[in-house]
Amino acid sequence: MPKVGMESMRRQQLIDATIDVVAEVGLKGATINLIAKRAGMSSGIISHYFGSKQALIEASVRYLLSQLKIEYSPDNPYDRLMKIVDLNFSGIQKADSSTKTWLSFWGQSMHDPNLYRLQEINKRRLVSNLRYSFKQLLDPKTAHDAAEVTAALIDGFWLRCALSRANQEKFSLAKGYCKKYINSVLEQPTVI
Amino acid sequence: MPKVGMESMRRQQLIDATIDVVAEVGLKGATINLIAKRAGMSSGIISHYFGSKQALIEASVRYLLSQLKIEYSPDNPYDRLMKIVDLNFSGIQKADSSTKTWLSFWGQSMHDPNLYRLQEINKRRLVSNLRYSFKQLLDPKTAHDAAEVTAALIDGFWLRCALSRANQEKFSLAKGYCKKYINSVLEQPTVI
Amino acid sequence: MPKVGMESMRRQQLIDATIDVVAEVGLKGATINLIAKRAGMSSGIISHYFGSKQALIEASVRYLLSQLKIEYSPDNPYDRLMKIVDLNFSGIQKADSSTKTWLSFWGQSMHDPNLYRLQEINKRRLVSNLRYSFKQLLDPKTAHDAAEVTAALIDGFWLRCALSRANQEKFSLAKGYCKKYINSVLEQPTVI
Amino acid sequence: MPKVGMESMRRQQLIDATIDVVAEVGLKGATINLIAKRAGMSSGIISHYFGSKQALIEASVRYLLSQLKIEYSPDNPYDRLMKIVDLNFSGIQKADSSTKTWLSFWGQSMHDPNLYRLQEINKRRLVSNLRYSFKQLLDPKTAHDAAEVTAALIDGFWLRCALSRANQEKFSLAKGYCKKYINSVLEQPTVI
DNA sequence: TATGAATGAGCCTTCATTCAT
DNA sequence: TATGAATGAAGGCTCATTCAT
Repeated sequence: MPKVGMESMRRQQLIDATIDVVAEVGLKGATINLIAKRAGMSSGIISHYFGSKQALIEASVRYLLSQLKIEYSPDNPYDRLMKIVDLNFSGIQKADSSTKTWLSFWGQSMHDPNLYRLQEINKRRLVSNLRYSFKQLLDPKTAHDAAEVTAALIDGFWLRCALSRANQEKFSLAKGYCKKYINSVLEQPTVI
Repeated sequence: MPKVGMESMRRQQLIDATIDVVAEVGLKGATINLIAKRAGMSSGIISHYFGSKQALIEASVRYLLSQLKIEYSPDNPYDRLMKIVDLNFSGIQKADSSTKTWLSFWGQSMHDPNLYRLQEINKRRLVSNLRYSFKQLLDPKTAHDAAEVTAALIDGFWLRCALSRANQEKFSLAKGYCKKYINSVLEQPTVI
Repeated sequence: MPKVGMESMRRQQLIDATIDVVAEVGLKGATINLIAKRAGMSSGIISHYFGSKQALIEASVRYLLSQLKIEYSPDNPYDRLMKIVDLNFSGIQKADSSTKTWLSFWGQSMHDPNLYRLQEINKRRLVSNLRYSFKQLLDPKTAHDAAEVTAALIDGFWLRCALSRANQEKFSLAKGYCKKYINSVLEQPTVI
Repeated sequence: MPKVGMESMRRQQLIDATIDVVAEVGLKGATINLIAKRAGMSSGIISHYFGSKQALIEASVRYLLSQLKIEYSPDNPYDRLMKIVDLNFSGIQKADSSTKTWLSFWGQSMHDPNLYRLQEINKRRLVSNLRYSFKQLLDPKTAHDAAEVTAALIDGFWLRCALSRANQEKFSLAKGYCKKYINSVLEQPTVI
């Protein structure tokens, strides 16, 4: 009599193990045996549950993406913008593994249609979320530009922090710069 | 008697082939045989000239880095800032392969000390160049912050463009956004 | 559920295959594929059970050594001496492969610390066993010398037989010469 | 105008280099590049002069053999026996490289017809030389046996010394044991 | 004659996948 | 369902040999 939910538990454990292992030894070094051992299971289980290593990788990316999807609560537009910034950097803060893992996945996504699609979704969602809020505060053109720039700023700081094995302080600074930019855009007299 | 300069020619051909192949099939798919075949040489040549695949990879990164090192001519500070932006995006425009290859290298650099060091140098150089020029136009604190933000902006747009297989137009837009940000910083009344 | 003892069986089969293959084509010609095929297994199995080809080679040497370690039964000193001689030549007679394989290993042991150590143990054990028995029959100095000479005699005949692809008859002759030497030493009036 | 004897000089230098390199790194580690570099020449020269690496190895063995062929001067039989012993151990003493190299060659000779033949010649010559001298001092049967045993003794001590990275003292002791054995055979009342 | 750059076959090793249990 | 032993294709690297100079 299999325990209910046993399967989804195992799947999640394997995804967690994948993220950890990729963070530690890179995508190249993350072998099936290593991941399975980390999850405390046998190597065969991965084929069993995911069909292939590739599918496990993709499931892991999907999971990381879902972590960023947490619904922005229906605050006012300004608070939402701040929350978007917070959320994008807090994922990093919570688990350092995520950062390194993300970077590894990005490097691979250029040559993997499935990963590529997932990254695209992520990229578009960020700018789309920003644009939605900016548009409630600025004229359309300015809002559009502000969203583009803010998204680049978030990703740029994120990338530079990730590549630096940055400490908490740097992340806080980065967050500050992003918010400061948003403030500066909003404070300027809107040109119609 | 070997032709003078033959060696450096071959080395460069192999580096070019590496960048192309990594762009096409990723770091993982870039086998020695593939790279050698692309360069029109035999697989053994890589050991002969670089000692190992790893060394070829590193040489390729070093080459990409050197492409960004082109001396900024001694213009006035403002023109230098514009040139920095141009240079950082033109490298991408010239050869689409570079973009994808960079991304692959970044993904790996978290787990490769040599690559990591090279990326660090690159990252620091950008912000340092920006800071140098900003300091001639703004008070120290503002200059420092402007440099940090501009660097993140360049990298962020760069990353988003790279991940998008972006076309020329997007690169131009990105360049425009970066320059616009710099202008906005310089136009604001400097707070001492 | 794997069969109990399966692993040790496989390991022994691989060791046997190694000894055979080295005997046939030499240490240099003994590739992993050849050994695995001889054992009726896949090439990957060697890494699986031994970690590396080198480790398999060493395990094979250790096995050959262990074949010489069969306890000399607690007979009287003279019978023990005779048994030592018999044992050292019977190993050869039983399996012709052992002889050639030994020689291959010896050739390599000069440049392989692990093999060297194993050979040292083997060499010392022979002379030590001989000395122990001789000392019960002769004065210390004579016993010591007799052990040294007998050991050299055994190894010398062994080597010459091995290099000759010698037949059974030659081995018997060699055994006879060794025993005759021992007898001659023991028959001489012991000088105290 | 090529210098007379240039070729034979080069050949000898390559043979010397081969013996040195094999002694240092073993037969397996002795690559053509290493040998050529040691001789101060280019790697291509080996094919040029010897046709192949294999041929160079064989030439080196032939050279080592020739070093043992130095004519025994026409002394009396007893002095000749002593000289045979001296010669067989002095080769070792002169150059430690020879010992290790010999051993490497022996290990390979089981699987190389040419090397095998050379070793056979060597082996037969030793026992034949010994028999020739013993026969002038003992009855045929005793002389035959004494020659066999002495040859085994020489090779046995030689092997054990070689495997031990033995020092000069051990070689002297071995020489002493061999001579002592010869004396003991000759002193015994000859049984017709 | 002599060089050493270039070749490419062959080696050991790794590792995703399979499958009998 | 879950295991992990076994497979074998593919990778990087070594190195004897070749050949244009």
